[in-house]
Amino acid sequence: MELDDRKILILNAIIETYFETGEPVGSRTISKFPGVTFSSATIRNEMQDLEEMGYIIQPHTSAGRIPSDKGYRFYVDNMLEAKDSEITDMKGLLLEKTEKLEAILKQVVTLLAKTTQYPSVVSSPAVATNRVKFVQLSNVNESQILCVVVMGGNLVKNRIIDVIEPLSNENLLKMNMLLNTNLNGLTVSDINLELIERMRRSAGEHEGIVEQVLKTVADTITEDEEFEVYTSGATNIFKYPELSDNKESASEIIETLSDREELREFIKETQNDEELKKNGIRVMIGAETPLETMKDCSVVTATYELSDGVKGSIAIIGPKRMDYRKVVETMSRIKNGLDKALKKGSSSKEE
Amino acid sequence: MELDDRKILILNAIIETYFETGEPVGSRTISKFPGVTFSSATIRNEMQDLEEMGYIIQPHTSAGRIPSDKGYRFYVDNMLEAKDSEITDMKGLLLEKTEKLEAILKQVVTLLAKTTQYPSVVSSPAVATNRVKFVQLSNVNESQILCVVVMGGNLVKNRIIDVIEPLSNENLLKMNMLLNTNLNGLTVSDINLELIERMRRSAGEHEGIVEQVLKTVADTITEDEEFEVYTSGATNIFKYPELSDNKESASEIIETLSDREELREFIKETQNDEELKKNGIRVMIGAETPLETMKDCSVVTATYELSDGVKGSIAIIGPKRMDYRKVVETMSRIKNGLDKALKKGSSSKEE
DNA sequence: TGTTAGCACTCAATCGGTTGGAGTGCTAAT
DNA sequence: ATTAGCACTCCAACCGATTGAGTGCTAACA
Repeated sequence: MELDDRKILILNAIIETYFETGEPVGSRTISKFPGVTFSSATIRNEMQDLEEMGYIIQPHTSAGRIPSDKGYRFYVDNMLEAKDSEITDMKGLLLEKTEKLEAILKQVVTLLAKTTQYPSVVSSPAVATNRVKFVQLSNVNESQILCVVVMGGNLVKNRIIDVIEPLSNENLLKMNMLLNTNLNGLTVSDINLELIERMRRSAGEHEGIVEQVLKTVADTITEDEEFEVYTSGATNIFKYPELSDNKESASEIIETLSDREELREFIKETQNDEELKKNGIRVMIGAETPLETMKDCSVVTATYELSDGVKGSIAIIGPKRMDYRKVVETMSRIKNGLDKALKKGSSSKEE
Repeated sequence: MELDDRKILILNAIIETYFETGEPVGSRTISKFPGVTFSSATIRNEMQDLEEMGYIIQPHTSAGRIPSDKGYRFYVDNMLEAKDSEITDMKGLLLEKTEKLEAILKQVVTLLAKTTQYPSVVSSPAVATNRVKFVQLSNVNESQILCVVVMGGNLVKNRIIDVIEPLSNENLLKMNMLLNTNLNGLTVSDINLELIERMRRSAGEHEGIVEQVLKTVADTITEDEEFEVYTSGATNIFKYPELSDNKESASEIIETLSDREELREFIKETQNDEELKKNGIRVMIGAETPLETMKDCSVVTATYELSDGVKGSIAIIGPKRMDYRKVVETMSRIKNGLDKALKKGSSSKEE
């Protein structure tokens, strides 16, 4: 059987009504929907067909219908672009100044959560493909050396090295030269033991210290390779009874949203997706979600880009009956704002 | 009326039983308590007295009794030290290496939450009284200068300054000298406009740039003046029905626990407390808590110290029927570990 | 005089039965 | 093909009875 226009109209009515109420939708309710001219009995017949075809579900006999994952999927794929989106102005997104990446992302995730009223997640770019821009060692005092690394996107990493014997200023200068000449423009994955060994040899004397320092520099660059994640608005799930009535699952969702490790996994899994690559935005419904915890949720993800093709992720998590239109719009607006702000920010390297 | 030994025994029995069950405690239950030789009728009479005196509460007629805030307070003040605490070894707390403060604190807060099974909060020291240890400017490229500041406790701050015209290496060197000479050892609150103006004058030429850089350095030092807070284990509240059965309040608590601003307020308010200053640990019960959100919780706070008297806070939040003994023990152990680790870490300055 | 056994009383929680209403599926008429 | 009408189903809410934990009081006792 095929979905004719009337079935689509009814399916649409069911889904949109369910978005508002969160309750199963009955045939009488649909019959009052604008654009519906036929009676509730006809609707009931059609609903039986829709249920057979798997687009809607009846929680129990004599209850109304709710959309199935397949129904949501159809809605997102076919019905979403129908209405033309009135582009509301993205006020309050002021990413003007070249700020530190961290600050920007924190701002973005808060903004996203406030705007959509759903829990939001933003990740910094995966540093594995990010490039070293600048390295600097400095003597803090006789026993401590400060090591600072600036990466693409003005991501700054630092570490303090405890050394046994002090390093003279000339040697420090030499080391800095050496480091910048050898490491500049490399990605995290380019840095390996072989390279370090080569640098150590070309540094010559001061074996012990040089080795320790070099190792720490390499370590500093490769640390946090796994990118950072920021979240905001986790408690928004309490606005949706279907996610928070069950204490068990509510706790699990919040737990997941505050577990950086898990979120990283999650972002990694979503990042390599063809649909995402094509449109820049991807909607996942229920079981399509990579995390077991979120089987009753929908997730919308997008990626943003630094100038050098390094990608970070934005995601919002919500109930299946989320306002997909608004979310996708907000998301794409933020994605664009972010793309622009960051390209500008880190472009100084390329120019 | 005074609390005689028998009343204290009964009060203790009520409180400890309530800790386990979370349910009102009846006279028959108490009569089976080890050490109780008298009958339930006697206990009932005593309980009437205890209720009149305000130590226990009857939620409704024909229900058992639960401790009041006053009862908890009495318990914490008078009954806690009675038993000698078997000192369990604080395994897993490896603060050996001089790591970055941030990493240590994140580790500590996770450990605390895992050990106690209560939501935990740890704050970095208030930087307002923290001292500048080292300042360093470096040229990243023609248009960007990296500014790094190391504070006491090896807290590292950094910022990237966008400049219009490049700053020559000699001038950069001069600036670094100037900065370190003038700022070293100062606290955040020591840094004011007057000082900056004096430095600008002694720098001489390059008016525009110098001013911009100086301002940014000052800004970098004073940023995050409000200290940072880390949390872990917020979802532990779901283990205690009295805190999580009501969705409203559960949401509020978790909200508070992820709202850095609010937590900062909270920590500030708890930090200047005489009892805390005396013992290093303070227990707040119900309404004694500074935050409205936590009126049904108890909070245990402690402060740890850097070598220079700079203080940070540790706190755990839980139900009133929390295992005070265990919490206070764990807390004091972590506090000591932290004190030791951090004093060692930042002592290099004093030595 | 302090303690205790016994008893009547209270009240929240729970259980089973009833009811109401929303909603369906089917059938017969249009 | 559509629709009105009706019997049927099932959940949710309501209600009253019952249960049981727990109290307060009184009278008896050591």
